[in-house]
Amino acid sequence: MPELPEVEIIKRGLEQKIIGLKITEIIILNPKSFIGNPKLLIGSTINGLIRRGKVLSINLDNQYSFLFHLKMSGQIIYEGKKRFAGGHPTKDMDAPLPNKSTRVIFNLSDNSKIYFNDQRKFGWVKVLKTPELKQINYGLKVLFGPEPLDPEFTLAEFETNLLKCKKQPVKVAILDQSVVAGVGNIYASEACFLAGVHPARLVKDLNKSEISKLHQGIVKSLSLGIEHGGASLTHFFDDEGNKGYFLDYAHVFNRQAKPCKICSTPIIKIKLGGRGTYLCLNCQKL
DNA sequence: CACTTGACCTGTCCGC
DNA sequence: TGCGGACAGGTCAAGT
Repeated sequence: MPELPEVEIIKRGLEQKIIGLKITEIIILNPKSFIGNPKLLIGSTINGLIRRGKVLSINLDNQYSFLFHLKMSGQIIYEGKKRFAGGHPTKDMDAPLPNKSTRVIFNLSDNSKIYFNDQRKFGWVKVLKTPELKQINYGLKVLFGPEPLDPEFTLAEFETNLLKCKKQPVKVAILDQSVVAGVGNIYASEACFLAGVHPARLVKDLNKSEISKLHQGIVKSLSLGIEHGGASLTHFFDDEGNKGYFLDYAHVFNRQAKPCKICSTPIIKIKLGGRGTYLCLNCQKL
């Protein structure tokens, strides 16, 4: 589910609420969802949040951090103390928390809580040392490429990274986190559409202009995602349990057989690298 | 090497 | 109504 925009929205929401609070208790309902020693977090104060790609790190004042990767179905929901008196905690979620997908609960010093929910159990929380985060690549194996919303994300760097995947379809290449960090399956289809590039085009066949349009398409689609509160297909809610509306503005993702918003040609769905991929055959030429 | 496929899990939807 | 299969936002290991 959560790609860069969704994680960024959660980060922005949470940092308004939890900085300065202490972790008082951690309840682990699914042991595989929590990697590391929870005791290293107890009694310490939250002093900052960092997002890198799709990973969210919550940093404490004792040189430890706990990191979240939401994978396909993870959620991070904050429940403030006021709402906690047995009421329905959120606007859009369909059940009070904890629910059957709740894997970890963090209790905070003002009696508020952070719920880590994850239907498919692919996601995780990891305890890591803050000064080492960069060196150990935020707990992931594939090295992170540039942050696409950073001003440092230049066309030159994007092109260099992209060209490492010469024989791959362009949509598969931009899903590679070492090419650019944070693009997932929704925004990969959207970025190709905005660039006017067929997602199955091989990287080696792209010209300079197309690479430049892809670079811009990635930045634009991710920015739009944040602007519209993220993409809620089934599982995404922000830190307060509200849905995002980016998919109402998406040009192609999840719109198979619907008319292209630009030219009315029906959107088609194909499979690339094992993943569903959406495109307009008129706006995106092979 | 570069690239592709299956595994990890739970749940839903669709065709028969 | 029930059953089997395909599929769902990601990453990683194993296979070709």
